[in-house]
Amino acid sequence: MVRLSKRVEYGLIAIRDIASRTGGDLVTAKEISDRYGIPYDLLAKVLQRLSKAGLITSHQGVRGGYALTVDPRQVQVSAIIHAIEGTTPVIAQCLSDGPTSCDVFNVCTIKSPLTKVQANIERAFRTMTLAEIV
Amino acid sequence: MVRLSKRVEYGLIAIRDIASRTGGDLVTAKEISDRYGIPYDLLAKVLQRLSKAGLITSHQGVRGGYALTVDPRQVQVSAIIHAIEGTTPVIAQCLSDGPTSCDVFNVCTIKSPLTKVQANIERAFRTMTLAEIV
DNA sequence: GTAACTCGGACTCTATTGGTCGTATATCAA
DNA sequence: TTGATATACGACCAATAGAGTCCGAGTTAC
Ligand code: SF4
Ligand code: SF4
Repeated sequence: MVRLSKRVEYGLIAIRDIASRTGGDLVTAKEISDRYGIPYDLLAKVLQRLSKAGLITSHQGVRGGYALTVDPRQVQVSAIIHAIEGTTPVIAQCLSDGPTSCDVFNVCTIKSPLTKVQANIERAFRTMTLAEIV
Repeated sequence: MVRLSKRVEYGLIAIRDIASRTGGDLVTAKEISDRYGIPYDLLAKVLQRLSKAGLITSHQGVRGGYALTVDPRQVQVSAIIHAIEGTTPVIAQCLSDGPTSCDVFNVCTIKSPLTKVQANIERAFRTMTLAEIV
């Protein structure tokens, strides 16, 4: 409950690793997988998502790999999470999927307080940048 | 991901309802279940947890039900959640289950940043009291 | 051409969650 | 005393989401 997915954790570890490399040399998925003991296939897909979102670039083929494209000080953690999960972490279903997603919606008395908590959490992820976790 | 359980939502709705009653009359689980369209059995168990934690008192038998025992301004939302789930919402497994719970622990580079986010979230739940959601 | 990469979907397995059921127990009022 | 109305509690089932695997591609350097 209220737990980050492993995908996100792996993604954060990975992008942090990529960001920490000085110079423009590429890092392969296997390399990261080995260094941290993260399942290769899982990590690979996470990296693909990050690349698709434009946070890192991918280079296929021999001597390929990944590299950071953005300024670590500019990219916020919430953007990384969104790139990986396709959505922002939401505390209650109705906050992301709309009124029809919960059949208690119209009598629900806790929506607005929860919205405040939600805003709080979002801010926490938005104000923290990649540079801060390197 | 990072979602509150239905149990917690139902519990918050229920305790808010109980708290909103003026006078000391009891509220039955069925009553709340009907008013909000919450599954009876599920709600019942949540109320039992709240009662076991001392946040509300239970009275069995005919004309029984539940009543609030604490000052709404004193009880924080985090206490309610803890009563229901038996634990505090934690963003990463290692933060609750210790180093051995994650086999990436010793090479994990994101523990300390996540701890900050965690503190943030905890504060959000701790600073919000029952009185604020009534 | 081939080795070393990324790409992307389909797939399985497992844990968590949401919800149900059955039964026991307490209380009150007729 | 009996029966209706409550909570108490554990076992159970069903649905969903999560973690992890597999495989058959495309790409590029050498
Ligand atoms: S409506 Fe209330 S109960 Fe339903 S998801 Fe939104 S917050 Fe939770
Ligand atoms: S060690 Fe790192 S990866 Fe493992 S649970 Fe804690 S934060 Fe997540």
